[in-house]
Amino acid sequence: MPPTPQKSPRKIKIATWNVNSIKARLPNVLAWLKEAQPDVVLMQEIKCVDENFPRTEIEDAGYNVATHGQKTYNGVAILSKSPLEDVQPRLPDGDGDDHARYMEATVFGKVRVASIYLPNGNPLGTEKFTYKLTWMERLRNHMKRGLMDGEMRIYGGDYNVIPQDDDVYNAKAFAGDALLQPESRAHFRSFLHLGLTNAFREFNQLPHQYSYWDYQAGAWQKDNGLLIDFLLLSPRAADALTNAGIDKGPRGKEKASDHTPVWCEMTV
DNA sequence: ATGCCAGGTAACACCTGA
Repeated sequence: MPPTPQKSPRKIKIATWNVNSIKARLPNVLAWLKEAQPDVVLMQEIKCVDENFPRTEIEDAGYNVATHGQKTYNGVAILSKSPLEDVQPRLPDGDGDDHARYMEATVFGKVRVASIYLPNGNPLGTEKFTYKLTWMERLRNHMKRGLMDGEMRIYGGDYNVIPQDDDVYNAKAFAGDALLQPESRAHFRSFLHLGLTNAFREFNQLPHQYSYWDYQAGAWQKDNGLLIDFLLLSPRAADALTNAGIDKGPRGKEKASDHTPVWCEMTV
């Protein structure tokens, strides 16, 4: 099928969603694609190697697909109704890092998007936490280099950081958690200090807005959540931003992921 | 707040997640 000529300007919807296994989530993902009609999806925790990604099913839903998979853990993907150009997995300066946590590509011929699955970092006092902080430093360096060209860029994903105490149902209960340590928060703020805009917060400043709810202890029913999934936009992308939000629908479904999609709309 | 839930791997128990 020949590529569809792109009308310009046009409004596109870009979402990030940690699906917690694409194999387990495929029916929910297909239903949400049909219902929400995102143009681009930045997906995390696909938990499968590239050969096992349900590529045909996603393509039949109208998307081009790029995957950077890994067995059992991690794994990221990018879905787009446009062709995917210049697909680049992994952060540079890996130094033996074999986790599949990052991939970027150009969509709609002009927007550079990244799908990010930032390390969790628990428990404190282990190499897992230092790995998280090192990974965040590498991400910041990569963002800084990328932002020099002034193009539209979107860094979306599961950042595994609770930026403010009001972004969690009970900050005290998470005092010893890697997600809200001062070091994790400082690194997250350092992303914003590069000039990136948190798309959701441009349209919603209310406290206790969440993108994740634990499977346990009735967290969803009690709205005991965390805000840890973000779309961070370069200045040019932020200028094009028209709306953003959190779609809580998928979290309430049967066989839900513990994360729900965060989305934004922009004119490109 | 851990592992009460969920997913994966591989085996009918253990690891990881946030």
